[in-house]
Amino acid sequence: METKILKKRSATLKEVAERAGVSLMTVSRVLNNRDLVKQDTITKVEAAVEALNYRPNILARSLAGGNSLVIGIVYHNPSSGYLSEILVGAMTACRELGHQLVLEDLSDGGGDIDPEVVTHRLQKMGLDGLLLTPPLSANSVLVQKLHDSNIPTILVGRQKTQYDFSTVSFNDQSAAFAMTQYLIELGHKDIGFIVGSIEQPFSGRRKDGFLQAMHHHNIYVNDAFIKQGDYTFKSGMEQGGELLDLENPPTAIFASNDDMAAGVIAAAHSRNLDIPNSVSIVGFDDTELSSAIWPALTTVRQPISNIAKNSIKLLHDNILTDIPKAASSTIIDTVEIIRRESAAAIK
Amino acid sequence: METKILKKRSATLKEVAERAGVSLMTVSRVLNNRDLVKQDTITKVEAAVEALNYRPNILARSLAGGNSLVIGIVYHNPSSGYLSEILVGAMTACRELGHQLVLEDLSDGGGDIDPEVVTHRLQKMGLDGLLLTPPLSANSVLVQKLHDSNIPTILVGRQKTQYDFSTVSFNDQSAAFAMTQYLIELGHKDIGFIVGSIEQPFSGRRKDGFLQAMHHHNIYVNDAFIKQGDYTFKSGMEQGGELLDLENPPTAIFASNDDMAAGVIAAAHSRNLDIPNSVSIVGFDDTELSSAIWPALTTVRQPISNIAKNSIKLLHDNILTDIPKAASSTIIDTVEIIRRESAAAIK
DNA sequence: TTTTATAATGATAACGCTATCATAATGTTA
DNA sequence: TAACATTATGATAGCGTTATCATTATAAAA
Repeated sequence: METKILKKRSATLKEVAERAGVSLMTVSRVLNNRDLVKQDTITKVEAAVEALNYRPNILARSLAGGNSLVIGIVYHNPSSGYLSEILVGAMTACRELGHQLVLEDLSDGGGDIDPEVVTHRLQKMGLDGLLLTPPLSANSVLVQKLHDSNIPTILVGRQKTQYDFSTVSFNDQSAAFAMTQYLIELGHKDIGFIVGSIEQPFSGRRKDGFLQAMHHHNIYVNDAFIKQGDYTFKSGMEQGGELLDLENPPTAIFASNDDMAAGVIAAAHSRNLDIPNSVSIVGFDDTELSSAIWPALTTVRQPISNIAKNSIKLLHDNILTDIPKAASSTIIDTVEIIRRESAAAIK
Repeated sequence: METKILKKRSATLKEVAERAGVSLMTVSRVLNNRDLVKQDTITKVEAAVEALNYRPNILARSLAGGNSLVIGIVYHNPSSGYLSEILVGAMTACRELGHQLVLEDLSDGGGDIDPEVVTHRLQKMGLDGLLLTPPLSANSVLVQKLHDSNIPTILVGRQKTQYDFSTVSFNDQSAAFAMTQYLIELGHKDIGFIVGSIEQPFSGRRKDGFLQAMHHHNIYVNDAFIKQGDYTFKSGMEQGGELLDLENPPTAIFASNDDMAAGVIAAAHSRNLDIPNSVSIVGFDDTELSSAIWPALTTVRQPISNIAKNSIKLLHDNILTDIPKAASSTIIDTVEIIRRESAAAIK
């Protein structure tokens, strides 16, 4: 069977205008600043828009408006959960604002990135702005080079601004606080905590949130209950194992990410411990792993897609608004604890 | 510190033309159909392009060209690995071809989607084409409604065309064949296989690939070694456990996806079996899980991002080329076996 | 040579929208 | 009711490209 599909030309402003019996600009106004138009006219125009199933042509709009940005999203070995959410959020925001997205994948086979080379490459791409995601946003040499090269950038996942770059990040601290509080409310006092890699700024924030919650509830924090991991399953299994092997082990273990929590679960399994009745185990990030394993992991979810949206909007404002702006630090703190089966009230 | 960042206007064709001392159209030709231009001129123009660091304005190009499509990507509870790769692939292709991407997330809290409602919604969006990803592409009611509504669509992950819709899929069969062959080359003959949910068309393809490889090497396939799973960790753990508990268990187990393979690994662990020395376990998909667990999973990787690229290109050709086209079925068969630690040669 | 075909370049009008300034309709004040 | 302010609408010129047709340089044929 042979078919000839053809792009069906969609209605234009002009056609809508003719049908509504007004000028093209009036239709444009109805679509953009409707407060400049009389109610009667709005109604007529909307009827025409509806009748023709008119959709504005974003290309033409952005071109004519002259304020369309080309924004690069730069990433390096992100987890797919992180990447997909960033992309979804960024694409959504870009579509609304009429910007274009360019992906710049710096992932490699384990080698380090060269800030000099990367910056040069980005510069040649003629981008109007950049979203630098972790761990790149924590690479101060790269950040400095980007600053020197004059590309407006948002540092995603950092809280401290650098040069005139704004940051957008998650409130890891309050999320860790909330999760710890949740465990405390379940009756746990002896809570183990596995810290993530210290290079990541958010590792410290998560730990701080944990400590603050404990102090807030006047619970003594046993130093032996705090272990250093590196965000891998293996480190979770090892450090979790050590916690579980203590003479008086904690009744709950809070790992700084899901991979490590899964490792702790594996360690508990191999010791024939019942989860969550003998020990509660919770993670952080709500990755897919958390619902893939058994028992499914109680964890806390970051609104990554929102962070991306906010970053795009910030870039938009910074570049397109002529009001001078100070470098800002936006902290998104929608904390969502996902209660699954790996944590329960103490007996 | 207050800073005023401003979008720096980038060079236009006109400026390049002036600098090169030629007309604007000549520059455009150099950028597009360079075979119409004299070599001398090309050189001059390229120098100017380089000097001004000129980047074509995609918006203007697409608008003037009049062949920019708005393509919707429709998905329903995809794994993040799948989604991120689809997005990366689709975005890359769209950028090259000057198309726009619109995301349509049909994911929900477990409820079923209503083909009627979905189709209506998509129709109102004024999309020029659609990428329908699994499991939606296997929903024949939805496919039929989309066909009725006249939106050009590519069915991703299916091999049989339906109506005049083309498909783009992965060659699961040859991938499963290759993986089975790999196990056979390692000396395994008693190989267990865990099938995935039968609703998914690719489940059968993977099983077929396994069987074909066994037959190809004249190895008897023990019916008791073939188990039915449902792509979950839990089913892998259960079915894998049953295989391992057989009087003469298989020396290798091939699960139809990584989640199930991870389940098999858990089952082996709980029986104190050494992986891979007592039993080799392999998966399918190369999800993040496969490198998160221990031992890291030997698995096979789908070029999802490529599939997305191809789908976009196909849509492009189908809609924009006026050569009548038959509905086609593209099967991408780049098979990549990722060798990690969960499979070894038999002793 | 002169003619004719061909290769190379240029001029101009779209593409569908917004910005900007001009004009018409309405309301307000003296 | 004249004079002015205000609100509502329209006309026109871009935005940065490509399409299309016209023109000029160059090569081939007569």
